[in-house]
Amino acid sequence: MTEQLKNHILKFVTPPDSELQSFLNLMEFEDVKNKEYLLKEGRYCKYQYFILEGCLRSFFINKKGVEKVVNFGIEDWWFTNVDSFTNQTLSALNIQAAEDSKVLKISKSKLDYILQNSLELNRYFRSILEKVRIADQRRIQFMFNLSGEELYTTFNDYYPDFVQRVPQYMLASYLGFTPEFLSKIRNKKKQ
Amino acid sequence: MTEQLKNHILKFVTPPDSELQSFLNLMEFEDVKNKEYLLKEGRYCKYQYFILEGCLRSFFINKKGVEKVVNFGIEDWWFTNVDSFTNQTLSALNIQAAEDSKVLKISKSKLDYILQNSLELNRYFRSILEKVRIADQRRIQFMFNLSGEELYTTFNDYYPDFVQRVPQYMLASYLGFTPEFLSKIRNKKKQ
DNA sequence: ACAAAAAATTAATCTAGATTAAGAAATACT
DNA sequence: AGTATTTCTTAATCTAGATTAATTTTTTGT
Repeated sequence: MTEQLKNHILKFVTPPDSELQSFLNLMEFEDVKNKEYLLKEGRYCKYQYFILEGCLRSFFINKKGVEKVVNFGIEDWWFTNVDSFTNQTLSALNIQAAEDSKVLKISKSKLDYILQNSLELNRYFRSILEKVRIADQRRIQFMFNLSGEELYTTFNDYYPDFVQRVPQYMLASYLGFTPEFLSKIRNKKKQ
Repeated sequence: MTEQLKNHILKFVTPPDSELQSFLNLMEFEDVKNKEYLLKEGRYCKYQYFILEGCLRSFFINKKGVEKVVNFGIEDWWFTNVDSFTNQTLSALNIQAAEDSKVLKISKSKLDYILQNSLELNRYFRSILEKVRIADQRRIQFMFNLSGEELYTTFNDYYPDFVQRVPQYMLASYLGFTPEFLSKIRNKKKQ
């Protein structure tokens, strides 16, 4: 079960086997059905998740009562609410399965313990954060630079198969507009 | 000169003195006047900068020829174009001083060398990236959730003194709207 | 296989913020 | 001190995308 995570780690770093094993031993498996919650707004985010299969999303409900999708995560991605997990503060976000999913999870105290001692796993998690930062920065640039239609087209080009996996209203929300507008865009494309 | 960076590091971690010193010795000082460039679009981002004093910004020019500010950095922040620096790719962004500034810089090869060996400095840079990630996520949430007016008000509340430091048109760009619109908002507030 | 719920579409109307263009204020330079 | 350059403001017009509301299509559960 942890083989997949092990392979992922080995793509980035090569920790001594003992370190790697003691880390993997701390991971717990969880099976989540579509629409089940891993975290609810107002609670503490107790875990960081590694997605083995399926898809997770984080979202919040805005003042008008509308769901706003902040992130998606798929196979081989780490997923959490960094703010709540790292600072041990109440979460403003929900984390929910967007498909039937299988994840590995680790608590903050266990992860901290590992990161106090393992050079290589620190390098691993630093690399992950670097990648995530790059993705976030790119997203911010896109949001500022592209029209709704361009955003959708670009996202489609980058992640053509992912677009099929989640309901359109979630994708619209993630891209920052309404499902009605997404519908309009898609219809225009057909003609 | 590196005293300030040393203090910053010690707020997060406590590396052995030798490690800390050999890191600090690799940092180079640079003095930049307002509007001077540290990185131009189309070049490689060769350094990661620690800001001792002053203010840096990163921006790009969009298709319409308009400057879009992606980030600001002030005292005691690390600043770079992560994408270009980490992946050694051509930069889509410019980095420019928004005030007369003093920075310390380190090249990728030197930083990599340090991070291959120092557990504590890995922990330090991981923590920095965690903070940055939290800030980015919060920004994405704000951008999706708040109107232009709310964005400005919120930013004003979070960073009241910073707002004074940069020209309004840069702030408007950073917040994602035009200087004309910012002017409108500010004028409305007065009444 | 059918009913109920969830998701997607369509079209009409509305609005936050962009665009354009001109003038006023503030800063910087010699 | 005076000119040139940068920055900020104001106001009129315009548009991408929101809102509302009704309808159709798809998915889910029994």
